[in-house]
Amino acid sequence: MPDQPVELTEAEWAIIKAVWEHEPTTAPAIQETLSEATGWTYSTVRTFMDRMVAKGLLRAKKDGKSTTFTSAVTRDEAQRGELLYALKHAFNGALTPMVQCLLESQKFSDADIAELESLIRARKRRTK
Amino acid sequence: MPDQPVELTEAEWAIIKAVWEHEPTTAPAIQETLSEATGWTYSTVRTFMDRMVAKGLLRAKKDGKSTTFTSAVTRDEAQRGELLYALKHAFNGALTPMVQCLLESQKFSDADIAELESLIRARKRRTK
DNA sequence: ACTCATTCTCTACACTTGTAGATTTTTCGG
DNA sequence: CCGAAAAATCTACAAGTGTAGAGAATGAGT
Repeated sequence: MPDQPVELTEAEWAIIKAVWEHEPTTAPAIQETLSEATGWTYSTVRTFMDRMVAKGLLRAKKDGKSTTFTSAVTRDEAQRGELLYALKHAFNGALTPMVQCLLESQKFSDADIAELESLIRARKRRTK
Repeated sequence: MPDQPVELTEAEWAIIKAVWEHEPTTAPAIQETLSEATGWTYSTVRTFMDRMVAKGLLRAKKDGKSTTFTSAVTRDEAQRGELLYALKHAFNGALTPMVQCLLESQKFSDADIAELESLIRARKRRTK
């Protein structure tokens, strides 16, 4: 469980998100799911998926007719990996500036802020 | 100012951070700065810097003797870009889950939490 | 058993990223 | 003006990423 942090490319994010939502699933199904948004052919999708299996991001089980894929990393692990990457490179590991930058990014409604407050309160209760 | 979001690779982060800290500066100086941590040769550093100029991440001004480099994107823009990337790919644009994930990442001291609270309070005052 | 549709496998290629050596150009101190 | 030191240019290459076509294999229905 302490694998080294999960890092995904843009295309891998697209694939694995589709997998998480339909898992267990097949390459043709994922291709179908993504074709509208990406225009990727079966070959393209399948290449990505095979490479992701090699990297330990997905798992493949071949059962004669076709191959079934499942995720090998959870959404949480992947999200954390992405955040960790940003934290490390863009913010030198300092959390507060990171959150600060987030808060300054417009795109935040008052409701969002309220929600954040309660998250923090919850977190405080837990830690205490 | 509404450029498309800034995205940096790992090596580019290292370079631009060094540039921000010494700007205006030269390739040999950056090489020297980073050599301990990275082991990169002058050639390597210079290649990155030239590519970054081509991408509009740095600016170069050649004044006979040697070339002077300055950043073409601010630390803030770059940080925002990194965060935006994570937000978009890992969290489908939803801020609250992103912050939540952050809060759940251990690595947080009580002091950090307190600081976040005051950030939020400040933010509320400003918006109001 | 044969054929069609589906799925898979293999191979390929361009572009980006990380990395650097070899060689040339410049410049400065003597 | 000349030679050494510093800086720059050019070229290269392996690995990773995005993208896909051509052809082989397999299974299902007749």
